Amino acid sequence: MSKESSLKAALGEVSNFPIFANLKMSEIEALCAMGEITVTPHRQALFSFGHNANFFGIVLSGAYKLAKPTPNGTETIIYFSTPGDVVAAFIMPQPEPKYPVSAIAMGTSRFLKLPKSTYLNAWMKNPDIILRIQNLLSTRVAQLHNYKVLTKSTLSTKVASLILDILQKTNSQDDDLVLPLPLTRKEIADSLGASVEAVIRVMSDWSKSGIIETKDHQIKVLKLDKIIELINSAT
Amino acid sequence: MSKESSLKAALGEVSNFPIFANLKMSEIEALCAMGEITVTPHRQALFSFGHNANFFGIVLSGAYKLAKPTPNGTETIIYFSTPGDVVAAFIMPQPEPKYPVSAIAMGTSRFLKLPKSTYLNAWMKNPDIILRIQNLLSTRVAQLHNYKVLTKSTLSTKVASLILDILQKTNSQDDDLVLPLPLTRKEIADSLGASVEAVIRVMSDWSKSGIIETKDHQIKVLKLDKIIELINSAT
DNA sequence: CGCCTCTTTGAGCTCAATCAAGGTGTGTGG
DNA sequence: CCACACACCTTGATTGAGCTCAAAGAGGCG
Repeated sequence: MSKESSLKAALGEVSNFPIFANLKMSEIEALCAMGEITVTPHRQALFSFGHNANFFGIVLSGAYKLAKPTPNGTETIIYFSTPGDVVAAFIMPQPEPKYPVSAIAMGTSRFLKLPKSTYLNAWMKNPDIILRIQNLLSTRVAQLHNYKVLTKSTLSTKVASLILDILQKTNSQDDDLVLPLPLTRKEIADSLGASVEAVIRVMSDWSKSGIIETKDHQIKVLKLDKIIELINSAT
Repeated sequence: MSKESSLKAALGEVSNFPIFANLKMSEIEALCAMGEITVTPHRQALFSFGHNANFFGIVLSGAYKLAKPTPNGTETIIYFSTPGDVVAAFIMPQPEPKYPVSAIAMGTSRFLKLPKSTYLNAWMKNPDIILRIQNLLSTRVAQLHNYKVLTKSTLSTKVASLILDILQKTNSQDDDLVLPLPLTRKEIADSLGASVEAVIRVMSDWSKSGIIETKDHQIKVLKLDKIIELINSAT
């Protein structure tokens, strides 16, 4: 498939995403100018922490974890980006932007890569988009605040809260309670600042009592009420 | 002093703040339209978590802690706002904004209160300002990320990191290493998600070894190198 | 003077980190 | 095709950082 036609196909995909909701096709085209589709295999980095940021973009399919290296060689996961998420947009206007995190594919994933110039020329000129980017940012901030509030809570509360966060973000229908991304225990641990072993202990208990079910890194919530209970029962 | 003349005086104050740097006085006037100066005594709330957000503004003097209540009745401090900080601006464009945190004065503080309408009519129409608000937000996000990276570190690392954060934000000259706001041990604890006692133990040790000095809730750093060392030695 | 906030120190306990060891599935190169 | 590396999951035992509880002193304020 040529670059042009694949981009055209991508336009159809992105037009359904909330970030572009209610925009004319011509506007969307302008916002995706110079776009290129990148396919990232499992565990490969789309961009790396500290590198010069010359592109941003939109997740088309799969998922990426946004992670930041810690002083001691490990990494902390800041955010899980799923299809429709705009990534690295808000650092574009900085004079010499560097990526504040690495983006690593969780399973084969597709990304619509847009050059910094498109942000400066199209995104920043569009009042609707600016507003949406700002809302997106403030949602992110709110989530980080929530995390901070949880610091003193027990690990099971944190895991429950993470699962709920991910569920709420994507699944609007309450009937299908499968997390839309393949999550390893290690990733949950890295995301919560906990050890893998501790996460496993919490989740094994839940599996045994039939609260969740794991199959092939897909987590399914069977008793949502129990999860919610765990969050609220925080002492 | 009449409302008008006090506002006029405030304009002189705010014109030095980075958010308004290099703007014409006429522009600043437009951005501060309908502004009112509020004086908040020690421990009083400027606004409260969950309430309807009909104003935002700029800290003129003193300081405010932005705190969010936790499920169990206590509170987590999200941010310390010092003079020049713009507060609650980015939630203004939301349809029915609620304050995501409470703002509580630390010592008698002064605040330039601007109605939501000023944000919608003036701030959002000014490209420079939008950009600066967005940068401000992304700085905040970066700080929250840093906090997340620290979760697994020891408490002394966290305290050291907090002190450094506050120092870097305000004091550009390295000669005067006094934190620009009155901080109690409890506030440090609430900000880091730790217990007061633990924070006291860490800081007493530092006082004894001459790394810091506390007088009347003013913290002075005597050996900055030791503080930095503590952060980097995070195993 | 009594109340309130803040600081301090001590003692015991708990949650989760760390260390250790073993199991499974997948991809890879000889 | 097999062996080996690698990523991930699991369970058990030990340990320690920091939480909780308790008690008390010090400054500020009405």
